[in-house]
Amino acid sequence: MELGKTAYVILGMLGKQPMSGYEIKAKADISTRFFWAISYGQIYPELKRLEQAGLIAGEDEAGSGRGKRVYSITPPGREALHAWLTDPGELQSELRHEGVLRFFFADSLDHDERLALLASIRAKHKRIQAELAAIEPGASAHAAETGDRLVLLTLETGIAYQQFFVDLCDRLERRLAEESDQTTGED
Amino acid sequence: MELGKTAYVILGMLGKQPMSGYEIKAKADISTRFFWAISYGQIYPELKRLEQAGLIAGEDEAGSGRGKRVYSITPPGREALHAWLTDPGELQSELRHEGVLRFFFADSLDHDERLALLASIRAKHKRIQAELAAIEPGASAHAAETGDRLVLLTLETGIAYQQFFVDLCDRLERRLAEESDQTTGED
DNA sequence: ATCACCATGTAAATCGTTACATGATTAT
DNA sequence: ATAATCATGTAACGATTTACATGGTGAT
Repeated sequence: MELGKTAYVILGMLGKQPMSGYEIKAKADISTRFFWAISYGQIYPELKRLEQAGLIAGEDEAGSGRGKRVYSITPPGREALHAWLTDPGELQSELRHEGVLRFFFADSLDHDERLALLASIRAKHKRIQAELAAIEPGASAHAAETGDRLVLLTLETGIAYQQFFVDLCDRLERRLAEESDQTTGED
Repeated sequence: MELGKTAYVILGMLGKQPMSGYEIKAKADISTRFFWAISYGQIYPELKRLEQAGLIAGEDEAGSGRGKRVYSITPPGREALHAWLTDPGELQSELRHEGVLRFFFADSLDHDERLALLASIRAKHKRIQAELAAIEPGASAHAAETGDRLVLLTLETGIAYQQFFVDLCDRLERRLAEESDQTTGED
């Protein structure tokens, strides 16, 4: 039985603690979202499939609200999770970045338009970085409580990743300025 | 008429010079692929759609091989390309990175397994970086010929991007080593 | 001859997002 | 009361990949 990466996001989340589908989404939105996003449209059907496969077990929580269903990882689920985490095969990775794509095709733009594009890219990554920074205190506290430091390290990775693009825009802007110096007076 | 990003990759490529679908794929594979991949399954149907919309014009090249069809961008196509390049709306960007995802869930792994994961991530990005470095001489020559420097800058961006992950793995490895020092002798 | 590469194209499958429907609980 | 949040779920749509089918041309 082949599992998609999204199944492992769910399995990984349940490996940390039992949760409902709604809680998985909430946790993912402040952590894995920045390097592997998931949506409700995937979560609920996948939870059913994983339960049928015996990798997780769901239990209806009585009383509180509308029938909330909390899932826990089973021993076979933990095995599957471990197998994935240590799988020596090729790691999937994919970037779809409209900003860099536009820059690649920006030859036909004038100087100001190019600068505006870089400013727009930088603004976007700064905004996401601020979002991540806002999460950090909570993640820090969580790390101290549970001893799970990787969550915090991963968050710092996310912040550094955004910073890469901010720095990139600065660098590219400087490069464009140099080129424009060289051609000043020519056209 | 709404165009997907993939349509703009094609339009952007044809904005640089007239090409066949096959050539678009070949060019994309050594340039945009690393931040926006496209496949034949998208290219050929999209070329037809763009031609019907009047944004590109195809011409059958007689003689050479099986009916090769070379497309050129039209003035309305150039307008659409410019409109996209300067669109002030939100820039799409998305990362799906299995390596970082696994690291986030690596709490259940032992020390050696975690190191192996980091080594695997580093190896992957070094490999892609080497691929990109191999392309650089050609891109340099192209920049000198056509005066289009952005293609080269974008390639350098790709190389720096891979380096980010290499550095990241180094940093994370050091962090793990520090933690393991602290706990030595405890368990 | 046979392999690599040029070249076009489609069908099926997979993956993922978005929008919608529904309804309870809790805080203001 | 009413807004926000908790909570589950599905249908439709869109995007993308993969595998397949086809056949020419040029080099070894």
